Amino acid sequence: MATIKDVAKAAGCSISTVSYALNNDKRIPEVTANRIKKIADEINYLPSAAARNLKKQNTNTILVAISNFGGPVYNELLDGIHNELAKHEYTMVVSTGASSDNMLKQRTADGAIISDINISDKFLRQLSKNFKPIIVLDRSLNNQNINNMTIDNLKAMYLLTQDVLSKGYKKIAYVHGVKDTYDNKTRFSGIQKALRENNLEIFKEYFGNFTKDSGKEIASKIIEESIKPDMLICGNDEMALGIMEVLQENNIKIPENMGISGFDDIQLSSYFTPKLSSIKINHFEWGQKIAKTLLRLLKGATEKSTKELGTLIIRESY
Amino acid sequence: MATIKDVAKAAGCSISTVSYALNNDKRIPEVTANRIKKIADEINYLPSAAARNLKKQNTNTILVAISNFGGPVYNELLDGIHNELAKHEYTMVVSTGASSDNMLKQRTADGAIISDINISDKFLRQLSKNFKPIIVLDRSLNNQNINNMTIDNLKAMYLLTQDVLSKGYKKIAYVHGVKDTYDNKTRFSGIQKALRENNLEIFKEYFGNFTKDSGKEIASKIIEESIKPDMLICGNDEMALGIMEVLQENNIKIPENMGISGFDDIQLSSYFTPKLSSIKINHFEWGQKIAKTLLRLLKGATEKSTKELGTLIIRESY
DNA sequence: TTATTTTGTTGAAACGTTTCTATATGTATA
DNA sequence: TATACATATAGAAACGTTTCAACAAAATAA
Repeated sequence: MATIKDVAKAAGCSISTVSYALNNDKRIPEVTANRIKKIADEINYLPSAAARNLKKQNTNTILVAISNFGGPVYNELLDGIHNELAKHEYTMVVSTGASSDNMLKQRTADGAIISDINISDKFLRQLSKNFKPIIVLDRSLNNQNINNMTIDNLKAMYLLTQDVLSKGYKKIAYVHGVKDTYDNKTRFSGIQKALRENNLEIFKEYFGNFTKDSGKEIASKIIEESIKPDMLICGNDEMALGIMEVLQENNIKIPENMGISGFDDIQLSSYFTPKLSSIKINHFEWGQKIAKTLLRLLKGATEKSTKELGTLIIRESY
Repeated sequence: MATIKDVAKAAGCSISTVSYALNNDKRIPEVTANRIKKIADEINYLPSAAARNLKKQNTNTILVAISNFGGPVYNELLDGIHNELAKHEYTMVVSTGASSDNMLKQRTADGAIISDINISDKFLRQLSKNFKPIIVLDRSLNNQNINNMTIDNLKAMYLLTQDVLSKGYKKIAYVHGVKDTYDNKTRFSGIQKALRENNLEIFKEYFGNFTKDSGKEIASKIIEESIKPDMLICGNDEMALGIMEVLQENNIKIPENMGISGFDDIQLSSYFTPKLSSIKINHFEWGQKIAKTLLRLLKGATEKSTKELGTLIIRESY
């Protein structure tokens, strides 16, 4: 690998001159700068990020940590974040699992966006002492150095539940996702709030883990029950889809025999028969918003926590 | 940020001792090592990746460059790669677009897996002089320093076409994806080979770009045609799905009036009515295989190019 | 006892940049 | 002509690690 030293030698000048030239410093006249750039090209020189990062104490890179690549929810969000970051010449990098931990600890990025429930609050709090800025999307964390940008689950579910109630449903059950997650808890709260205002109680609770398979299992249980709910509000679309599939196989008609709703409005949901009613988040735009906020934080601004609003998409499933 | 220097000072020993202790070098007795580790923890020390990478001349990181996060094809592949890499303590990082270019040029990774048609052959050839190993998934590149691991599109499409022919279809059209890509070209070749062997010619060609929307546009054209094909072999599932949607809206029944097939077997395809026949690639396993190969390359092994076989999934669409 | 090996520790060089400061040369000003 | 100033270049320190080579002290061998 050619280094800046080799360029200097080939160009017959000092290292510092090369560095200035390559970084378009005005103190180097254009002719020499061009000559040096050409030589650098010829000997195939590319600056080492490691050396540069060490000296400059930054990386010009943003890390996005997600819980897995399998989810349909992330795609648009990532594209949105990347789209915005690219405009500002930042490099975006995505990781999961242990890779995220490594990247974070090693400070291989200038900032991070976290949407991975497997990363503990404790780890983040600890990390935030050395590493800033951090934006979390998947929890509400009360910490000076960490910004929260979440989805307003409570409000969305509140609105959905009100709509459900207005259609005459009475025996409303909630299908939980992973129990202690921010998303699950706040979604449930929204339902309860609406119920309470109408002097109703939750009819039943089922416990899944946000996956389609857990939805299928729950549906198998429901089939056995003698007294069934008339409406299933699900923690997300994937579970709802799994439930619908099994229910329909067992001749429970949706929405005639039982209503059902999801959350996220993933692409699949509009293809299913019946089309699933859900809460839509424009993840691309949200991603852009998140990136913009991060960029401002990087410049030293202070930003408030935000809650992204979803819109109710009423289709055919209740 | 605490540095190794601070740890040394706090522990009352030299920098090198700290370094050895933290890296579990056997020359430091366990008691002192533990004492030093504890102190490092207390003052919140985390080693700087930049400094370490610079000195060690590696990063313990693998980059996967993909063309966008929106595609349903990548998810499993990425999970597969990550799963395998994590077992070997490597960090995996995913990027798109300009971010990939940056990462590659800066050598922020020890190796790269490329599946992004927007990265030119020329760029890769140039890069490969300085950067190794590189595995490309989305093209066939004849270069000493670059490994090819592709899907055997030709064979898969050949088999599919033969099956189509055996069902009696005669007027077979191909729906192209992005024209000059490896995937599109080799998929088309497979069809042509089968056709030729049966003394047939392609009935018609349509030109899309692998997206659902391009499929929709093509379908709109087909509707207008007085002489229609009886079978549409599509370059991928997404286009096939788009076509089916529009065709059905216009009362063209599938498979009764026209047969159709896809490629990739994305999740959606088994939910659509009628269920789409396609070629399935087990992307998770393929990802693991790719990672394993990369790991071997990293150790200096030489590896042959491979072609991953797909399996024909025959459902309801032809 | 002396010689030799082992064990634990250290100093310093090196990795490849950026950037501060110094210096040489040339040009404008008095 | 001397002085000041601008312009172009160079030298060297610094970033935070790893690791080689050196060495003292302790343990073992002769």
